[in-house]
This record gives sequence, C-alpha cells and structure tokens, in this order.
Amino acid sequence: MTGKGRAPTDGARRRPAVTLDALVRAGLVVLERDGLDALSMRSVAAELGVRAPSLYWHVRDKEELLDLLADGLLGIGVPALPPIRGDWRVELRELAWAFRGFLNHRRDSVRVLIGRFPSGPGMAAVMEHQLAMLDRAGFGRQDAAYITYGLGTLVTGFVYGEQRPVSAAVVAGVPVREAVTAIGDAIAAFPADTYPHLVATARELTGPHIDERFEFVLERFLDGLAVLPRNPKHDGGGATAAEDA
Amino acid sequence: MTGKGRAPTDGARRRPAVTLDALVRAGLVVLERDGLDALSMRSVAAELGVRAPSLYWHVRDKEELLDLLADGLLGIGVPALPPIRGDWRVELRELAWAFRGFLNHRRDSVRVLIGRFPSGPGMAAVMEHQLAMLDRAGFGRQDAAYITYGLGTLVTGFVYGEQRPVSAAVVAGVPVREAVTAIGDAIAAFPADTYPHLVATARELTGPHIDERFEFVLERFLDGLAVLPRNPKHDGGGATAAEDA
DNA sequence: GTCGCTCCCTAACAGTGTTAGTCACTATCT
DNA sequence: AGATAGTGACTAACACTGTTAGGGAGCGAC
Repeated sequence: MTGKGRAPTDGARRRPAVTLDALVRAGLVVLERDGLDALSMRSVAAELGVRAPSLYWHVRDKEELLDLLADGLLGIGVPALPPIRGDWRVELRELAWAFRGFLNHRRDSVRVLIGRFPSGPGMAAVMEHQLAMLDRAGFGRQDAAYITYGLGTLVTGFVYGEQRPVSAAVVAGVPVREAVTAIGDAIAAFPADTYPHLVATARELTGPHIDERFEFVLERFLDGLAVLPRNPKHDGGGATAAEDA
Repeated sequence: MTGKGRAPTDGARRRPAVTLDALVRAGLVVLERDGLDALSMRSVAAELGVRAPSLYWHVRDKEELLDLLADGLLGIGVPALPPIRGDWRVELRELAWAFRGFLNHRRDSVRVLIGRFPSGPGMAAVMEHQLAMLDRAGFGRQDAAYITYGLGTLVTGFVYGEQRPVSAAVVAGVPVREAVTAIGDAIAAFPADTYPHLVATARELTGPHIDERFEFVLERFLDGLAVLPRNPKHDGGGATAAEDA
C-alpha cells in the first residue's frame, strides 16, 4: 500500500510475446484472412504463437478484443478519408461513399463495427476529421455531433443489410444476383389482392442496383441537412465555441 | 417416380409434435423470456418438449430459424402499425417511432432483425402498409421502395447502436447512464491539440438524450423526402400502375 | 536467496451447431 | 391383413467455442 508496491519500471521486462498492439494486429490479420466466423480466441492466439488462455491476461473478454479490433479497423481506414475542400455536401458525400467502400472491401469489418462505439485513436481520427468538416461548414456543435453519429449509423446499417444476403448466398453456393432476385420472386408470389402495393413493388424492392439505393438514402439525408440553419461560414478557425447557454 | 409417390394428403398425419408454426412460436417464447444468447437449438427444442436434432427436420439451419423468427417478430408488431391518416410525414414519423419502440421493448428483437430481409407474412403486412401510405402520398414506386427499405435500415441500425452499450453495461453491472457518460469522459480525455473538434464535442456526442438523436436523424431524412417530387395525390386507388416504359 | 510480479502454460468445463444412423408410427396400396 | 414407404422423432457423437482454475518459469527488487 506504500510506495513499495508501485510498478518497478512500468516498461518492458521480459519482453513479453504478446502486447496489446500485437494482439490487435494479429486479430486484424485473422479477420482479414479467415473472416469473423473463424476469429476465435484460439485462432488469434495461434497467430501470435501462443495459447488461447494467455489472451485473457491482456483482455477481459472476446468482446473487449472485438472493441479493440473495431477501433483498429477505423484506424486502417483513416488514410482514405477524403480531403476537406470547402463544399460540405460534397465532402460528406465522399465520406459516406468512402466509408461504405471500406466496409465492403475490408472483410467482415461491418460485422465488427456495427453497434460498436470505439473509443480509441482510430475513432478519434475519423471523428475529428468529420467534425472539422462540419464545423467549417457552419454546423453547430450539437448538430455536428448528431450528424456524425447519424451518418455513421446510416452507412453501417446500410452496408450490414447489403452484405447479409450476399454472405448467405455465398455459403449456399448460389450466385448473389440470383439469390436477391429470388427474394423478389417470393414477394411477387404473394396474393396480390391482400398485398397489392407490395406485389406491385416487388421488383423495385429487390432491385439489383444497390448503389442507387444507397445513393437515394444518402442524398435524402443530405437534403435534410441542407435545410438546416447554419452559422455564417468561418474558415480555418477550428473548434471555437460559439454559444454556451 | 410415377404418380404413386405423391404425398398422400399433404395434411396432418400423426399430428406431429413439432410444426413450423409451433417451432416459431416456441422460438419467440424463448427469445422473449431468456434472450437471444440463450436461444439455442437445444433450448428451443426443450420448449417444445423435444430434442435438438428434431428441429433439423423442419429447418435447415439455425439461420433459417432466425429468419423465421424475424418474420414472426414483424408479425407481432403489425397490430401496432399507426393508421393511415392523410399526412404522409406524420404517418412516416409515427411509423418510425412505433418501430423503434417495438424494437426497444421486444427483447433482442433488433439483434434478430438487423440485416435480415424476411420474406414471410409479417414482413408483407408491414411493407404493404408502408407502401400504401407512400402511394397515397404520391411517391413513385421506385422512391417508395427506396424509402421503405431506407427507413427500415435507418431505424434498425439506430436502435442496434442504441442498445449495444446498454447491454454491455448491464452485463458489467454498472448503470447504463454512467456507462455512456464514461465514454464521453474517455473522449474528453483525448489530447485537445490533435483532436480539437472531437474533444470540444465529447458531451454532445455521448449525450444522454437518445430520443433527440433519433428525432434528429429521422427528421433530416423526412426533410429530404419532403423536397422529393411527387405525383398529384390520388386517393383510394391502390397500386394502379402509372408508367411502364 | 527469497519475495513477488508478470505472463504464459496445461487441463478442464459447460455449452454450441450439426451430422449419422436408428426406429416407431401411420397412411396407403396390394 | 400384410407389405411398403414416408414422416418425424430419437441417441450418440464430433469438432469447436469462450472461459476459468491452478501451476510454474523468468525476472526485478529487497
């Protein structure tokens, strides 16, 4: 309880085989190479040349590991963040498309990220970037926070829904396009007298133009932001507080 | 191979202990009573007074069972669908809030529904209702389809993100409110010189007014729909086709 | 040298989804 | 009535999961 008990040097001692950074890196490797379903405590440990129970020294849970991986994923995506140009609408659009592209290309990243609110450097970099955009555009702090959260939720939720039928079709061995249109067939086969609108819209609901669907939802949201009141543009300034009532 | 092999009556034979309906009902009972984490093939089978492998006679996968449960959940929510009044914006708003309320009150329903596109009667009833609303409001078929899909994605994704920290806090034994503000503390503790906007917005990002956050995102989307071109209102008609080029 | 901490190990537990193979029961056909 | 065939349950088992208990080697500090 006295000063005696303090950590000796707090530094490297025996040069441990597993550090938190190495653990996250190994987890990301397994995730990208083998997918989330194959990411077990044992497989990540094996990637580190170690046995599963050792991981519990560095991490309380698998959940905690996944939280760290989520932040690591965001960190990977940071270099691809679109630059700040001056037109908030263009910037936000590029950001959303870039985020979606990242989620679609980085294996199972959506499944790790959805519903998670990482609190590490990866999330910090992404959010700082986005908040800077919105601040420059004259959005208030509260609005900027809501927009940041909302856009993240929107894109993540969309991509998650976009990928599920794909992976389901892949494991079933049928082509993705056919699997999706098969849902359309099922809908079209409903009794048209009790579900007239549904049956009439079967094709539009399951249309293969997923990009257009994303564009529609995104642009509607951006349209909604466009009619939001904003402060007069002030450039360069950074996060200067405006009102604090 | 001849006509001999056809199913005898295709009806009830020995009055089997498990039917697909009973299976879904049992699954919904387990889901509501014990939660998704406790919903295993064995627990659902036990609910039916049967052993787990028997379920595979009626269902290919646990995935398929969950798909059925997703549709069953939608079916449960159908009676709570808000009525069609005449103001599409009010209707859509009520629909979104009702859906969110349902997802938040029906245990783990969001975890079952997210990313799933049920193709059963539950989904049919919900979508028919929504599409009828949008048709009456004069939205085109393509727009109506995108709106229906987008709103579903939006609400589901939002609620999923809204519930995760809650359940994480619950298992950790700390009050939910504290857990959320703890994230805010973590963000506020970031270096303010490299993340100025982030640190300044820490409170707004993790504010406890989750309803306001939902309202903001929803209203922005509705604002975006409001500036969409619509056909002149035609009442009563139903799904009368307009253009078919 | 001994204490104590760090960090990995082996062994094991309870539980998971899923398959293989079996067998009773019943409706139908001869 | 008896044979046939299909339905729908069963037991046993496999490979795998997250996680805990307890042990012990290596090292820094007294």
